Amino acid sequence: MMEKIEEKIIRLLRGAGVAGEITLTRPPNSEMGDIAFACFDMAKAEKKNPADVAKIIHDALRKRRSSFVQRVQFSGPYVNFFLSTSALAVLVIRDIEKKGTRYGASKIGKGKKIIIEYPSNNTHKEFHVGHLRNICIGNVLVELYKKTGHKIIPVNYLNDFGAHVVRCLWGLQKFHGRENPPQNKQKWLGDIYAEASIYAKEHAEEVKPELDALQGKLEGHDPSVWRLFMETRQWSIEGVQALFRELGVVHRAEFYEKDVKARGQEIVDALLKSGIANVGEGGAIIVDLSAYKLDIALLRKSTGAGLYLTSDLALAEKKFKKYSGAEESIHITGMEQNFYFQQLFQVLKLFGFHEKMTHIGYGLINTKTGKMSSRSGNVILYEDLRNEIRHKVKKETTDRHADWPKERINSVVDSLTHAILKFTLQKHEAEKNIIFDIEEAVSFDGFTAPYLLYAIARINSILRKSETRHQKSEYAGLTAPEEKKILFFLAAYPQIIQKALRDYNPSTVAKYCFDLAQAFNEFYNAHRVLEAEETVKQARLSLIEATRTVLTNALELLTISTVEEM
RNA sequence: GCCUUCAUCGUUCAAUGGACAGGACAAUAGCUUCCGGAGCUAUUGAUGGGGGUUCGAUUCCCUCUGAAGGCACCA
Repeated sequence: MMEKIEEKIIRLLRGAGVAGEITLTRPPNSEMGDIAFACFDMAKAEKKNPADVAKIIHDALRKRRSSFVQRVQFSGPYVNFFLSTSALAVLVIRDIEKKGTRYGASKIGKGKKIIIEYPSNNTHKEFHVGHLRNICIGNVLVELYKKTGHKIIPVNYLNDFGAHVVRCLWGLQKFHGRENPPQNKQKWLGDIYAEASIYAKEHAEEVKPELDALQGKLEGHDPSVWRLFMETRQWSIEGVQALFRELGVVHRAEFYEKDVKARGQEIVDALLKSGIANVGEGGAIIVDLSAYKLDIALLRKSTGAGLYLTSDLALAEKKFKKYSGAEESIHITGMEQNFYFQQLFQVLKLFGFHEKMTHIGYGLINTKTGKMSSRSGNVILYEDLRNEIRHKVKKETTDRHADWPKERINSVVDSLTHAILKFTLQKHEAEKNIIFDIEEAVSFDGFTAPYLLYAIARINSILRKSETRHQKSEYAGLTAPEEKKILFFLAAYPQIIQKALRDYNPSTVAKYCFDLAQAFNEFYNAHRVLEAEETVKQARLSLIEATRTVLTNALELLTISTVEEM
């Protein structure tokens, strides 16, 4: 909860003779109190029973008066404080009114430079909901780092030069050489990649030599494929750039595999020379990492061609050179690459590279029919999903607002569609697998984006109708438990930001948004704002305006924009 | 075979080692002369099995079972 609140309670506890570090918690429910102090540590230090310590502290506190604390109780090993709602409101609402959109921001990251790399998509492949999940996580981390005063550098690494490209080009030449590309070229390439992958898997013996030969030509910049490569590469990049704009992804720089691969091969040579790497089965270059329980890492194919690892070595070097002084580099990928990144980081260490590298692996997105893999072709493409959700949202919005002009409907529908897409993925922890249920995502009930935006629309509606600009800083009218509950959620916001950042966990913010919106809806249902007695009305207007400010702020962290009406 | 991650109401997700394990969906029963019912209230309902550490374990350790992912020329 908010520092100022803690300070006041801690001062009281110090006065009652509590020494050492004081950690405050919240009781499980509001009937037990608003803030709790657990006496376990103190009891241990003084070798007393925690319940006895609680009683002693409680008795000492009875002699002290505070307008902030209405009542103190002890319950077993806990000392519980009941706060005055209006005094709490003075602290919380004034702070929010003063700071506005900066409420919750901090400077804990001042002077710290962080590189974050996402979504590291591949050219020549489909853009599916896994990429959307990647972006959802990355976008939120970027906002969290900004909010805490870090210098955050979002970059993308496009894998435009690996075996997947070879497979796509091979499939294109073999099966689609005479076709005219359709409108959505990026999607077309993705389809061809999926098709070629399946074919290559089923006819491995026949196809493999052809693929190897093509990869050799590609890496050698052979004119027979180079033009086609550069052209198709551009289609992919432009297609994905459009999706990035749509999803609010802004990169400081792009790195391409084709630009780092050669340097990667040099590093492999250096590793070989220094004896860290050696020649393995069939002439491939490997590093034995079994001493670190990481098996064997493959640095170069026996054909001489590079692998991801080859390029990633050079990429790490390049990034830290370009952004000197960066203290961490974060990578976001599917968790099937967890092991790979452990290997990569270990090889880098052996190479003498000691920068802090963090890998965030997120779980798979399954549908009810099974895994979505870009190999099998059984994928939900981002654009298909977005269109399906948009269609349903549009129907609902049109039904509700038959009188709205077309542009207004489309604008609200776009906001809602993207809010639904993002929030559905953000409400889960990164490492959890998600079963993506389209029906559930599109539903407007429960722990969903429309629920949050609807709460804001309700607040907007009340504030619009309140006509007179309400006076601020009068909160004596706030006494109800529903109001106190909102105040505590508002007070918790700055710590939510820090918790989410510490755990690299966007779902903390998503959950918070829902809790706050739910607290508001409970209040809304139990109390009137506009018809309340004047001082109460003024106080409640301030309360809901502060709620809107914080909820909007929190949604901005999720890169979800709100709508005035819906 | 080895490694990693995970296992909580019917379903889906929460709980810095602390109070009675909390939401959402579904189900059932209610709430609209009311600031927007995409809402609110109530009821039913769960920590996979077995050990251990601890005053205290959903959380930490061991083990079994089950699931997902990975383990040399894929990314």
